[in-house]
Amino acid sequence: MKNKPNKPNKREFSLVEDDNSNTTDTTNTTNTNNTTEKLKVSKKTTNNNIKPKKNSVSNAFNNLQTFRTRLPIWKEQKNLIETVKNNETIIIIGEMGSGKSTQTPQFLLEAGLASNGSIAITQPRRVAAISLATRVAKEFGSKLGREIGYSVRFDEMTSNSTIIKYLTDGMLLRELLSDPLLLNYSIVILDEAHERTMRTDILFGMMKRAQEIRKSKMKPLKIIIMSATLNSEKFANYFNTAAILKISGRQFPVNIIYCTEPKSDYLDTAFTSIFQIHIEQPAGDILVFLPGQEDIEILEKLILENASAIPPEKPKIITCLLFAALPTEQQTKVFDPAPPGTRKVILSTNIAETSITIGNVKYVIDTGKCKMRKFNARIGMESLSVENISKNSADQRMGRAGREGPGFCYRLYTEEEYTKMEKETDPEIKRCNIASIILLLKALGIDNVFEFDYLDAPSRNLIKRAMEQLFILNALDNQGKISDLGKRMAEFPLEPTFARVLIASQYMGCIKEAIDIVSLLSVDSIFFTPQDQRENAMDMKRKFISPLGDLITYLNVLKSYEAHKGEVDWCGRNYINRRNMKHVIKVRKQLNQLCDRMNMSPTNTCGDDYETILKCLLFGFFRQSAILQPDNNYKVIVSSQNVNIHPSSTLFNKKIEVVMYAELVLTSKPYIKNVSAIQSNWIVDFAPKI
DNA sequence: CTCTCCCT
Repeated sequence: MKNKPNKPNKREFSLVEDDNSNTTDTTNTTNTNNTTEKLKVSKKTTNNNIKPKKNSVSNAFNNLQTFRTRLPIWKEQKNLIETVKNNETIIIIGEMGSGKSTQTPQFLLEAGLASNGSIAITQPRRVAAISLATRVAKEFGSKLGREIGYSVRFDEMTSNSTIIKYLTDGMLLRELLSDPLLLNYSIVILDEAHERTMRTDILFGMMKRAQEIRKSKMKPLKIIIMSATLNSEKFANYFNTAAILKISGRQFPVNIIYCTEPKSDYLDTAFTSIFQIHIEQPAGDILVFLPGQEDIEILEKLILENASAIPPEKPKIITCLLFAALPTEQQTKVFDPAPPGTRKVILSTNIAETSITIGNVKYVIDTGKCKMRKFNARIGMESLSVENISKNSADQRMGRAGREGPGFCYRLYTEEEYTKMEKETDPEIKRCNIASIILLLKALGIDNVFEFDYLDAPSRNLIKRAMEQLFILNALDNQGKISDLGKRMAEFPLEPTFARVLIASQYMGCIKEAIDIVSLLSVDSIFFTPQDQRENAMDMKRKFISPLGDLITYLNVLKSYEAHKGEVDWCGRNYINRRNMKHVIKVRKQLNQLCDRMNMSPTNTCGDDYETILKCLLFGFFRQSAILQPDNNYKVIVSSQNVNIHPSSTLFNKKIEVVMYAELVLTSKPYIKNVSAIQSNWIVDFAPKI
């Protein structure tokens, strides 16, 4: 649904309030951070009441224009326009602060290059799309949603007059379903291409294809690939003829300090580095990159236990934790400036590498580690393990110290170890389960998914495994062609298994419950339990628990959440992650609308007939069932793989005979999550497919 | 006895 451009602030009413207070909303994207500083200055002048308001508004506008002319990309304006006029595909390499994401579409628009369709510019993250559009609308001097708009899931600000549209890569992918050649656009810009999300990787191929087809139809499509760092040769070769443009950035120098010898314990090394910097180096906050929540919590404990060792004349240390599962209120604490006489130490996951930008960071400590999801196509199991980061990632982390002034980056590895790192992180498409991507390609008419023109092709095994999964779900026929069912599945913004469950729910008569559960499974967790409050959290959780397991428990939570209108206090008391519950509600609303359009009544319900609901879920998860062994472990029925019920599950240690699970990930052990109690004879109906 | 991150 499109918001009317003349009322850009009016949002659709929903049960929960708008999450504009989200951490990420207060942050800035890579390319707009410097500009926001300037914005604040000009805002101060507009608050001056002596001047008439109109003048101060235009002053602010003039300041914006002056600022634009000082961006590094401004000098390249003519060159850029000429290059785009003379080439079909252009690669722009612009460092942080170059202004490429905000200025490029404006330059092209002003040069009249968008006369045959608008300009789309994609971002890997929602907040980036929204904040860039907001910024550019201001620079353009028009209301957001009119000439300059954005489109992200659950939120669209566009109108018939929109000529520059910022969107998430996922949104542009969905647009392909109804407009495979993207005829709405004359120029498509794929920004942050170096991140190589599964979605941009598919867009590369689809764009290249659209460009070729449109050339013959005399409706040319310009493609612009933008990125901070990029293997530009590889991209240029892929797009046959591509012009390459390099633009300098606005980054302060960062001094890199390597370890002189390899360290075995990065937590211990991080700990000593923090204290060393704190004692010896001048003011400035410290940002530490760690692989995950557990390490973050251990390190915080270590710091607090040793805080008394700091000489009394030195500032005190305050710690801030930062990871995605942390409730919003705690995440936003990283933006509070450290009180006088203190130094802030931020202990963060990868989230601070790209998604959240924190001011006043002068020192970065890089453990060189991150957690990465990988998919083993041979055994069909995902894993999440601590890995060494790539050079690209290390440099990105380093850059976080040089945003506001010269900084320091302490790498907790040797220079030799750095040179041995992979140049860039493997693209997602080579290491994740690509079933949903393959289904999308099939739905887009790409029948031979092995021969699709990938920038980096996934292994044959990975594609085969995805097709097998889709075949088993009846999304593909035995020729590998997409079925009518598969086409319907592709319409849903869901993993194929979840889409299969939704479609089955019409037949089972529990559409409402299926939508609820699929929505609830669309977030990492609806609970949040701080380390030190586990017992209390368990007590509060007990009243929701169903003996049938996690999914029915989640349904109970959802009912209770709605009965309490999603109140902050109620969520806090019950250890419910409110941000994630709000997301659940939004997903549910979207699925309700989608089902309505597909003649599946979202009010169709089976009430409390949980057996029907769980049987319906088996349509997606029938291969994901496991049976209790004499040693109290479980064995996956179809693969004989040994698995364990994750300790966060309500069925942990409950010794249920047969269970169905929504997720299997190898971490410290192979863990199954989101587990339900089922009867073995329910699975028999699916036997031919097993 | 436990959960990198993002997207439709």
